[in-house]
Amino acid sequence: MKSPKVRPTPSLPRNVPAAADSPVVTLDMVARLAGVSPSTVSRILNGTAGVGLAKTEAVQEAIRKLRFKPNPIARGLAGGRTLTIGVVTQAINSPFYGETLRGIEDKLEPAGYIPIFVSGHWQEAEERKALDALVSRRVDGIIVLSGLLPDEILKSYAKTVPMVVVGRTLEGPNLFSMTFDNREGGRLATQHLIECGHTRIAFIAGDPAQPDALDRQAGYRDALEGAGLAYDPALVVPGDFTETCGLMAVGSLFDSRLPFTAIFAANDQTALGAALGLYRRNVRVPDDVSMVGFDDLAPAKFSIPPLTTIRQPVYEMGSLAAAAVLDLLRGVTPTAVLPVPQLVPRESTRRLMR
Amino acid sequence: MKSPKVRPTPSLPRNVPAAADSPVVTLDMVARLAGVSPSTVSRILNGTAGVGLAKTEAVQEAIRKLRFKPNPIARGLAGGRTLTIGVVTQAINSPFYGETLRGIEDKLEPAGYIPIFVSGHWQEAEERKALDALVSRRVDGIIVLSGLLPDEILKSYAKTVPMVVVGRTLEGPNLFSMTFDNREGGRLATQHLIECGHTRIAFIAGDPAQPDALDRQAGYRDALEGAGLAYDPALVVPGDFTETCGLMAVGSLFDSRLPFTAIFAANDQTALGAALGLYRRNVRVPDDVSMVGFDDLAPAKFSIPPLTTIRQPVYEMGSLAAAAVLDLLRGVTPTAVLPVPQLVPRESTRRLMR
DNA sequence: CTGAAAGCGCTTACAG
DNA sequence: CTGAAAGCGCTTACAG
Repeated sequence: MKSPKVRPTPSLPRNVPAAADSPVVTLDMVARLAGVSPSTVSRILNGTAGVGLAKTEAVQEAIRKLRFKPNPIARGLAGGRTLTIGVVTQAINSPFYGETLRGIEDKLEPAGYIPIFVSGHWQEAEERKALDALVSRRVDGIIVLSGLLPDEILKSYAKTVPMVVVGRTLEGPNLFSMTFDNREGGRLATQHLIECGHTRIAFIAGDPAQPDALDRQAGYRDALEGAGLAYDPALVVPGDFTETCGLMAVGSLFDSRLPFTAIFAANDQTALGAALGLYRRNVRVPDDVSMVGFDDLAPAKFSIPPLTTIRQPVYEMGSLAAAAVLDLLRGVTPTAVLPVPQLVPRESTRRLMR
Repeated sequence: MKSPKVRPTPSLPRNVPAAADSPVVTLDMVARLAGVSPSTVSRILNGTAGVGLAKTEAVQEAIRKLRFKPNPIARGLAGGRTLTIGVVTQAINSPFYGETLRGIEDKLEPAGYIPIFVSGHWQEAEERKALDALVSRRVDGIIVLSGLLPDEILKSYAKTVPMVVVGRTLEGPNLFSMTFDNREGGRLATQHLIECGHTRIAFIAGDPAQPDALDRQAGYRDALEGAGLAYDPALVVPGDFTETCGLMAVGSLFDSRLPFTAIFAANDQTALGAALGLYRRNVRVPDDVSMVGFDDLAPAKFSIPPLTTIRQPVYEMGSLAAAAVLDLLRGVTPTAVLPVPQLVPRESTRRLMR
């Protein structure tokens, strides 16, 4: 590994007084106006220690008058808490993570915490940088959404800061993890197709670097074998979770001339790409081919036809993860568990006619 | 307005030592190891002042050995910079903002800045809270993506911190704004339909609370009038930028029994909803009805059929805005200007057959 | 070129 | 219940 180059921070002129208007109100000013010591103001702010009614009111009054907003930065430095939670996501622009981030945000806000999102872009080195950036900013806790970092590395970060990991199973002090049962989801999806009478079911795989993808494929296989159907490797085509791969996959499926009447795509995006591929070839969904996706993101509901899929609780993943870090910070052991996979039947699948 | 209740911060036990392992390395430790004063370390870190070669090397060495990561928090407190840029977005889970946030992230990262995203959820009060949260965290600059806050309020925040606003035109010191020409975009979309021979063009409007929506509608009207076609209010149906409104709009269009051969939807999401509505009624796109959207988000490219739309440079909005704050911080006047609207012809529109 | 010192805005033992 | 003091980890005039 390259040893990190220590470079001077980009130096901007220090004293272009950004805008010295609106003088910043400090706790000292509040103390002076209220006629008490800074310590007292701090205590009232934090609900620490007993409160003298009269002083409390004077302080509240002063705070209001001055529109004082405590500086979380300084608070963090002094008190050891920054009221900030770091979130390592893979791509902030992913439709998948969007909902999760929202869930995190919604849960953290009422608790007075603010999330800081950093992206790993599915690259180990970047994830590491992201984690370092968070640690150096002294976030109070970290949420890691999937990612490529080895378990051991994650564990070692957990020694420095409480951490919850979504998407893998990890044990450790100051560490909590939760996973979604992708394998069961894959099984459900395939099972549904089988129940519709399909026996030639193609699978368009996800990015093999992500365990989720492998799990879904394992579920596909489980269902097949559970129904006494052969797992035919020729019917599984590689992919990477994008629409484009779905589109291409359909091409290679047709080129192979293997018969199939249904497709299970590793995620919705892949399914939508595949649907376009079928449309281009005048193959109708669900009349000619049934299709099921995975995730149940917004577009699935409004695709043509609306896509049958497996619902993944993306929003809950966020809010539960956030609740879990909050637990960790409070010193209690989190118990959150993700909802089980569920099939959302819509119009892209139908009973096989013969 | 309700005067803000000053409530004690949620109090967590202060001394559950999060995890005191991995002792945090401080600048002092580096100084000691390198045998120089903290000031010197600081100077080397910041590229401030001249460098003694020998000491510089000793310090670099120590930094590496200790894996020292300067604490941006403390840096911020002491130096007046936090290397943090606040971003007020309306909904972090919106597919629209996702790309923009990515653009911001990508531009800020190499400059050593980190973005903090806060959501306003299209509510003035929340936007205000968001802005306050950022100010109290002493972000070095703020990027505001649209929103409902009055210009005056924005200007007054700009007195405290450099600000760039995307989506409206605002002048002021420490303030820069950039807009996308939604009106021209609306005109282009409609023009395209007109050139295809359509004369009965319905418009599904966006959320009237957002200026963008109104501008697009104005563009629609411009094109109509420019071509000598009457603007028929009966052909414009209200909406709110969601798929659902597109779906409903098609319903009311058909109920009205007014003839039309094309639809211009205020955004892609609306268009996709409308497309589903048509599909449900066995109306084919583009054979029976042509459709154009607005935004050119990912799903547009893979919808069935692929959607003709107006490309909005969402990623660039982010990166240009970020570049602009960086300029402001550097004391230079930003000059960024957004790309002009462009039509992306795909398969949802075609020449009117008669 | 480089130290010693003061200070950024808060919190928290430590004494009353 | 409440002050005075020290300190969080850095930066920046101020002197050499």
